[in-house]
Amino acid sequence: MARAGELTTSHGMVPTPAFMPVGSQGTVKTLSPADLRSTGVDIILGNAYHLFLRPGIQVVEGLGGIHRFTGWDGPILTDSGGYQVFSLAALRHVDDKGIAFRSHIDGTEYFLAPEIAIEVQEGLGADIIMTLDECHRHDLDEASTREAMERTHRWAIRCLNSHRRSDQALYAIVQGGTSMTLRRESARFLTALGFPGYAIGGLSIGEPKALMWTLIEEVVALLPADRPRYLMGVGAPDDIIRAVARGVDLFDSALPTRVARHGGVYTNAGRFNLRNAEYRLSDRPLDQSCDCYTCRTFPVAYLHHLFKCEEMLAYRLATLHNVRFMVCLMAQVRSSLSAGSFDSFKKEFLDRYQPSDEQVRITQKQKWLETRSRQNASG
RNA sequence: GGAGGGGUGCCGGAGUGGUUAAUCGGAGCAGACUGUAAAUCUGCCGCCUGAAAUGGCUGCGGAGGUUCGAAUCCUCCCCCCUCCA
Repeated sequence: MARAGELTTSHGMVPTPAFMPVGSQGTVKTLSPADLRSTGVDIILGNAYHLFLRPGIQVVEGLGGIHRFTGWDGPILTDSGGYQVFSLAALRHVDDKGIAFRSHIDGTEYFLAPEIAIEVQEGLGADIIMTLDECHRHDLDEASTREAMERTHRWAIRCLNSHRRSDQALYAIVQGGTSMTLRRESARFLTALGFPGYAIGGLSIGEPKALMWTLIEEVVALLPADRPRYLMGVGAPDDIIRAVARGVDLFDSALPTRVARHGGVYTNAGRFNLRNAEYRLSDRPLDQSCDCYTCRTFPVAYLHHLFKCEEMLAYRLATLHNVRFMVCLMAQVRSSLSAGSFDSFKKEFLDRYQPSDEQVRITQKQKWLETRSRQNASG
């Protein structure tokens, strides 16, 4: 099931499975393009909705396109704005023609149709662009889910028909909510249209995890083997490993960067929070096995201090680390795939990253004992 | 020496007879975040007990008093600030 591959784009090759950090507004928050380069990231994500509202497509296009504008000359994928239909639900109205939006910035009303989503994304000039889809809450009833899915399909055709730039790959997005029937139908329908790549959208938004995995398995089985499969919005390290095992090639998520800004850092031993008092005196690097600038340079106590002070450097250093962590994770995934040892890599990683309840209990007890002895020593 | 104002939990600061272990901030302690309206949001936060619920104790400068009931009313004392001498 799991597989390694390559994605060829106008701005370079991307080995897969790959993770894309999210940079909706033309920046992966807190990181410069040079910072991004230093993490080894191959491809990043931008967002048509955000850049359409601000600064406006004419601005980006006039300044030479998204690569020139943002200073990132590597591959970029832009999302169509379909996700904002879901996340900005209170501010929009959807019908067959498209989506009537109220800008979250100033309340101005805008209209986004499939053709406009393509026009916008062609103007931005990303390497991979997405069809406009309707992403909805996971617990929608079956009839409404079908309605949204069929609309997504009609919009996919319209996107395909209006897409002109041959240097951009247009990917379709499978929808169908939590219905196995609809997901299958969606995968079949879109596959028949012959897109260069396929995304699975509308998952990891609150539905049970077990269901998500089953849906992914079903959909992947129906997608063409020679096209990339992109699971949208999934980016927790353990989720990625599980999805790769089911044949997914491409991921994006705001999680690693957002979690970093909130003090959460990934390590091979799991995720921890730099703000926690237990790191106040720690002189160890954040992750012994990580070679990122943050880990090479600073003791954990300093990072803890920066977070407690809400210093901006905290957000950047943590983001730098988490992105590097994701990059390394994906590189390990790929090398284990080519070595034929992915299954054991997966098992080892998950055991380390997500210890069993028994192990968690022991760790917690140790922590408690350490805290107590520290308190006794200091007072 | 005279006149006025004030002392509330780690800090700031509400509250002027019951529904107050005490509004609200901050600090502190945890948690959540998955195609980024997010440097955001949520919970806990006197002490002891407990996983929790519960239970017990202490409590609004100090000491008395009034009252069924006091951070809130009265008396005395201590301390701080402003103005006048």
